[in-house]
Amino acid sequence: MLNLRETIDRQVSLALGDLISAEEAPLALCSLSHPGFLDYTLSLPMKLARTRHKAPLAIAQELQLAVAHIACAGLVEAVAPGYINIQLSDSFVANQLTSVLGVEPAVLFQKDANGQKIEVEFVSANPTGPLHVGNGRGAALGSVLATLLETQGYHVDREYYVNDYGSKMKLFTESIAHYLFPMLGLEHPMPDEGYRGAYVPGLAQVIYDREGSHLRSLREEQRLAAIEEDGKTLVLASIRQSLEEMGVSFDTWFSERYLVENGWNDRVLQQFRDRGVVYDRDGAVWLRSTDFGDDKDRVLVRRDGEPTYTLTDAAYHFNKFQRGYVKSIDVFGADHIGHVVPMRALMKSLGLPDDFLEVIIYQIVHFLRGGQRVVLSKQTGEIIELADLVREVGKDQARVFFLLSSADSELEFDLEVAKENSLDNPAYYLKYTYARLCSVIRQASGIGAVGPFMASPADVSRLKTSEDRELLKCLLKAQDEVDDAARTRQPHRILYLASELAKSVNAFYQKEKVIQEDSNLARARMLLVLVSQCLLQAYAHVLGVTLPESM
RNA sequence: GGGCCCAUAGCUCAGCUGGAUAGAGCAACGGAUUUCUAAUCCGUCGGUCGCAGGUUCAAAUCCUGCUGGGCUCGCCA
Repeated sequence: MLNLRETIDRQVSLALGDLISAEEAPLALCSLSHPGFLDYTLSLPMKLARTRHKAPLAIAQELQLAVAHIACAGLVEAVAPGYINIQLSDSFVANQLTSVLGVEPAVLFQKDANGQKIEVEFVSANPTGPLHVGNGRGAALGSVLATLLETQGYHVDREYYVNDYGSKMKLFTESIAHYLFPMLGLEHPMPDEGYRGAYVPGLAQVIYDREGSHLRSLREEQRLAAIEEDGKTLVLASIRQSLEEMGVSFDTWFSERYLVENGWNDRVLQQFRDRGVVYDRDGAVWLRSTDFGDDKDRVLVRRDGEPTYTLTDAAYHFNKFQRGYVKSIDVFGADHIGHVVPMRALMKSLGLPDDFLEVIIYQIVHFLRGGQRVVLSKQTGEIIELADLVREVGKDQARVFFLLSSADSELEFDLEVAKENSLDNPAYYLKYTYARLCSVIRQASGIGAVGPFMASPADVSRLKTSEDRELLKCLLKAQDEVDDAARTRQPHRILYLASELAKSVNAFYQKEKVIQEDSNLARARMLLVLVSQCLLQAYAHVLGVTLPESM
């Protein structure tokens, strides 16, 4: 399906043959030409001008003769200052469009499976409380990226790393105990750094109601262990539910405790020792990570004998590698930026391939209400939980708004706009556009202008107006753009593509009549409508949003 | 102070593998409706692409320095 650039590049490279050298060949790549034309262009002549000591235009004219014969091309011409413009042939365009019809949205952009497994780890918030709105951006980016990578033929697993071991977990347990113990006639002090959120007494109550009498009979240590287990289970259930309400699900919930209890830390520590990259100091075990690009050495085992997060993180990624993934793509919030350099050093010191770990850091989200930034604090009572946000604005709106800017940029999330049923709302605009397309198709079906009518080939040369051509261009470039978005790991681009297509569809719809007397023109435009519908659905599949057939 | 991210229209942001005239949404103003969804569309206004160098036939895009903003620098996770 729609693999324009690949097809054109292949044909061009064959056509050029001996005219260019092996070193020059990689420069012969086409790109979409500038707005206003439905052409692809080669800037190759300008790149060759220096080494060939010739004017770019002269080279263009020379090569143009060879390129002119490629199958997908109609008119090919050399233009100043040195481009070769390739106008696609009508039959090629028609074939490309037709190839999309009837293909399931979930596989429309799908390339052949390459058998490689990629793991995308995202959200991974500590199981010590409900998800915060900030986690929503990671959820959206991670889940869309995962689907996007599937289009490239990877087998993708979505994974949530559950940090259910270590001091944070202990603090969490003791915070619950502080509220729960009095119900048992006991006491437990709130730790200094304890969790003070309103949900903590709530958890204590639920756990007490469920097994208060059992807890009473236990010894202190077992009692705390039971509370930890219950607290973790309850919180994870709420996290899972919040994510599901946002349309995000995981293949694996990977427990940190599992790593510790099943010897993965010991295994990795032994590897470090074997490689001679650790040393003892002040009663702790250190990794000489500065040898691998880190700015300071890291403690692996604390003086008290407990493993650090660093050691377990090394074990975790080693475990991922052992599970056969060619890549671990980790999506983190900007507050984890400091982990990236140490993590890279960890990968190196374990001898894992340099490209095994990819990290996507997303910048912070500012929420807007009434044109004012919402100050997220537990005191003001403003929404802070992801679940509340999703319930307020809706699943699709939340997903779309979290994708409104590149992960590298900060994001403004306007709650009022997200809730609006207006076309200022990008989520709503997509839905409206899709419903409109469906309506046209319904109308056309009603008068027999879809099924058998579309069996005759469409004459795309009849698509001449700027609206026809603008829409056509949006359709033809879709796969190439999706491939770029996947390669550069930029899920937000899919939203921009979908929005751009929607805009073209509406401009086209407004200006050009689809259903009309001239059956050849009707057929050509109907093809645009049908393909637009397929592509919008395919984008929606990647974005994880639903589109209604009528509104 | 070190590391990473950002700086593009009044506001919020896109901008691919350097490539032809830098785009969208919102805001402002002006238009279009015997219509397949007007819940729409079109037009106008608006830009020294933070600053200064460099590389290149060609730089918003690559490199260096600077300025401003964000995140971050624990034997926490």
